Amino acid sequence: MITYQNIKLEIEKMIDNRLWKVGQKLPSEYELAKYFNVSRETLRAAIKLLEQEGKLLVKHGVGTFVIKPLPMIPSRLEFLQSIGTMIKLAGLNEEENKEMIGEVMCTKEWAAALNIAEGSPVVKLERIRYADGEAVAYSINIMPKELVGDAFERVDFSGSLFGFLENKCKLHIARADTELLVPLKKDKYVARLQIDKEEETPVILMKQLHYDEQNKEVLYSFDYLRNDVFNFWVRRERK
Amino acid sequence: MITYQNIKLEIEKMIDNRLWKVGQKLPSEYELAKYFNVSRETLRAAIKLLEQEGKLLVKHGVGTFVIKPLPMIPSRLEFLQSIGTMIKLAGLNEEENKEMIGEVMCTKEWAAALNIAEGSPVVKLERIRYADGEAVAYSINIMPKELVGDAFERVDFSGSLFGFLENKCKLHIARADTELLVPLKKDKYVARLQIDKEEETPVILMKQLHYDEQNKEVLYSFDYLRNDVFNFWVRRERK
DNA sequence: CCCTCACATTTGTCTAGACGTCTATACGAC
DNA sequence: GTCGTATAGACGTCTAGACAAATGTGAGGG
Repeated sequence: MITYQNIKLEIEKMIDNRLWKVGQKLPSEYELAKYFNVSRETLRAAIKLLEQEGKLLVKHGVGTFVIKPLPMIPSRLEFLQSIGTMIKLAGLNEEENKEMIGEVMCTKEWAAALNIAEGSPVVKLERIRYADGEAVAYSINIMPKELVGDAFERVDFSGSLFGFLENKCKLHIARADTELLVPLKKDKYVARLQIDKEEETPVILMKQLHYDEQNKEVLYSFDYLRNDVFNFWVRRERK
Repeated sequence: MITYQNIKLEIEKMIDNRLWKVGQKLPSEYELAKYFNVSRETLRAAIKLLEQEGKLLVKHGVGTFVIKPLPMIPSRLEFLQSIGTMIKLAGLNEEENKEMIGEVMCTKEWAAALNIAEGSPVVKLERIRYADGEAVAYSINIMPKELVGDAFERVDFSGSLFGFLENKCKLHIARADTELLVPLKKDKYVARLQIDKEEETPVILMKQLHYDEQNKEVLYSFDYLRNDVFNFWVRRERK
């Protein structure tokens, strides 16, 4: 069946096969539609996808052009993935050690982020993460007790937190607002990642507020990450 | 004139006016199209925009729902803006001081990023940025001589680099790939931003490779930023 | 040589209708 | 009561055609 998504793939293939050189103009939408034997609107849907992916540049009244492909970027910030996944994707052996797990009272900062009352019960999880045996990250996760219930008491947690929340608590994390900052040097968690006492290991702090599909606050997390191991990139567009 | 963009604004207004509560289902596309007196496809174009902005959640075979609005975020990383703009947007008085400007030979790192030959001529610009009189950023900009020509010799540069490149060199910066990292403590530029000798000021380093509309590398930049002044956020989506 | 204006080309938007696919639900069989 | 199924409602996709808006070009005038 011919769909606009198939056509998108076809055009993508044509670009990859250098059917049109970088910077060159594609045939007009009318001609391409005729070629693929679809309506112009359908073809435009395909082109729109490629435009959003940054592979084509559409100029009103002029034509559509092939853009020079941007290089692949490892660990793009736009895409939310867990620390564990990042370590595994880098081809490293991932291990972790639970430092603490249990119910505590919600602090003022957590309450403001999670949009719950200060002092209300939350489940706190702290873990050290290892890549090929070396400590590379310290994670702190805060979840409202109201949302996770007694899942962490009933079931022994291990492995992926995202997976656990999805399977055991029916909480699907869809996105997160993430702040990247340099932790203060006196921060006690930074010390946990300092291996070499001579050369100071750079540590970056990710504060993330995770939402479900409906933008309900589900999880607040602090990740201290060795910046010599984790590299964060983001593609920024001028608006 | 009724366009899908107008309809998007209308629906946005309705959501803001709490015509539908958060989580509530909107009328079906058919009914909304009838209400606005447009075709269903046109209405769908409007809804698609709102879906991409994260204000609506469309569920196939079920309906379209209002999502809880996410909070406004200052200085979102997804949107490329100059340091000067950021300072001004924060309502601060922006000043700067050129530390150096001139032609130098391209280093290996710059050459790899800008995709030019090592040793070829580049224009290097270094500036200290002030906000309300206090040093908050140190910027280093590298541009291929081939692209900017003698614009920096002919015209006295001051103010916005993006504007200068656009007006004097016909180079429109459309996007950038940005790496955020913690600079090494011994980095000499970090010292330029250390005001208080007692409490250490956190400094974050942004390495940015800027592209024009056609993804040609135009500008490579290093920005050392006081992290107690600049806060960087990014919205991440699970894929 | 430069400017202006008309025109052809190309993309942007919209329509009315058709059919496909997905989901929740109600109903019937067991 | 429970399970499977039919069905209505809702979103997903596609079409053929029309007109609007933007851009580049070439002819003509100054």
